[in-house]
Amino acid sequence: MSKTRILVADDHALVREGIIALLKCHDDIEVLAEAADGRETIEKAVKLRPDIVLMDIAMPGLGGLEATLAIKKANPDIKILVLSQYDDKEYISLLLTAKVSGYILKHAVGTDLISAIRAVARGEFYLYSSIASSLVDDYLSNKEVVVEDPYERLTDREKQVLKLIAEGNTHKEIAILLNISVKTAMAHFSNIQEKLGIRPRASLVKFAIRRRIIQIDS
Amino acid sequence: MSKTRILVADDHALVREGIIALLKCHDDIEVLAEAADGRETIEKAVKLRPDIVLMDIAMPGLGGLEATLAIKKANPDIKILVLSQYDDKEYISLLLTAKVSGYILKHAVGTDLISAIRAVARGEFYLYSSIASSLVDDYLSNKEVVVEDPYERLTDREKQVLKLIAEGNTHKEIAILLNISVKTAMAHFSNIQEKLGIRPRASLVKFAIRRRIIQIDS
DNA sequence: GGGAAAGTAGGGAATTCTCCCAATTGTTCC
DNA sequence: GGAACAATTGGGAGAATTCCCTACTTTCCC
Repeated sequence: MSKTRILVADDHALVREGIIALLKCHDDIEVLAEAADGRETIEKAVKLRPDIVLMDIAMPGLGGLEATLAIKKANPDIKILVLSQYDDKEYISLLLTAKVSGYILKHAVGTDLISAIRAVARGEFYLYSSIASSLVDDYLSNKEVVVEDPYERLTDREKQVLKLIAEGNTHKEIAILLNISVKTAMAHFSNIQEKLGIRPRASLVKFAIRRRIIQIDS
Repeated sequence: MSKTRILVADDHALVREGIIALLKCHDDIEVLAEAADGRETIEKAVKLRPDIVLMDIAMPGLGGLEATLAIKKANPDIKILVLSQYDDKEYISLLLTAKVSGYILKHAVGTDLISAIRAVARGEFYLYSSIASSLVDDYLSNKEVVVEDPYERLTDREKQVLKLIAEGNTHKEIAILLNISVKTAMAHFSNIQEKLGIRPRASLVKFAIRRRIIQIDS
């Protein structure tokens, strides 16, 4: 039986090394290489063709989602096992459409990670139990699981306005920055709220940060 | 030579296990126990009296900062080595005043962590290099390193209101939640803006997230 | 050419936010 | 006890926002 060849992607060196140390205890798993950001992950995945990429979603610059899409486009056979800090349902639904082979949380224990890797290696789909039950709950309660990304329904102009809103600008400031009337800025904002289904302005900031539309340290 | 006895605190089991796996490779270090949140960390620290607590700052519920203060109060001899995801200068200044013995980032590599642990065990103070140079830059450029925390100037009630604001509640919603009038909620909010010097509501959300008053995945 | 979508602009009303102020309570300090 | 202060609680006025609308222009696609 051949070993499962893995590429470990996480921007935190300490976490990356720790996970690799955990994986090394298992004979059926071989860590091919590691990567610290999205770009490096894509390069190494395309070059080394691992069986599985263990992908941290929250990476600076080119994120895990973008890297997943790029790798899947270049080589659909490479399986992606998402390693995330968050169990945000919307976010998960979004990722599942990107044809990832599994989703596991950093809250999981080491044996869960090993199980996930083995399941994905066998060609199965792995979903960490707490997430799975949460999605099932949604399904049962008749709230259709949302798979389309509301953010992508925004026009370019609306995305631009959302960014400025999230950065703390008022409608008047946005109007000046974009050289449009205040009313127009308001109209865009109204459409944004409508399309995203997020009502108070403050909540939009959280959305923007979660989706990395703006940085918190700005 | 006796081993350095360590308590590892991190809410992410995978990260915790990974770090423990890394530490196990070193004979002079012994992992006494692990903890997944602030409360558990305090309990085990007081009970087991480790030489060093390797403390993740971002933990749900009772955070790492609160746990640090509690442990230092109960037993000042226990050394705290902060393990953080962030290199936010304001945040670091704040932590340094809490008498921690070291500050290292998750971006650091394993050998850095070992160096840090050994330095702290010897009674030295460890500051991860990129942070140290950043603080020195601030010092040299005459911008006095801020040690007072504007957030701490807020009253308990104001902190409560700030959290609700950041979570996306309107003044009316806050009034209902706290069982006060809308006017009072507004007054608190005014004082918060005044004390923190942050004007638009949206910017306060960013502040709250940066200071981990709220989590982005809530 | 016709239709759909995006960007632009505005009116008007209701709500919310921001900024000024005051009353009450409790604490601390002469 | 009384002065001084902080904390909490509110009011009023004006600015900014959100939420209803409608309308025009451009662009792109069939």
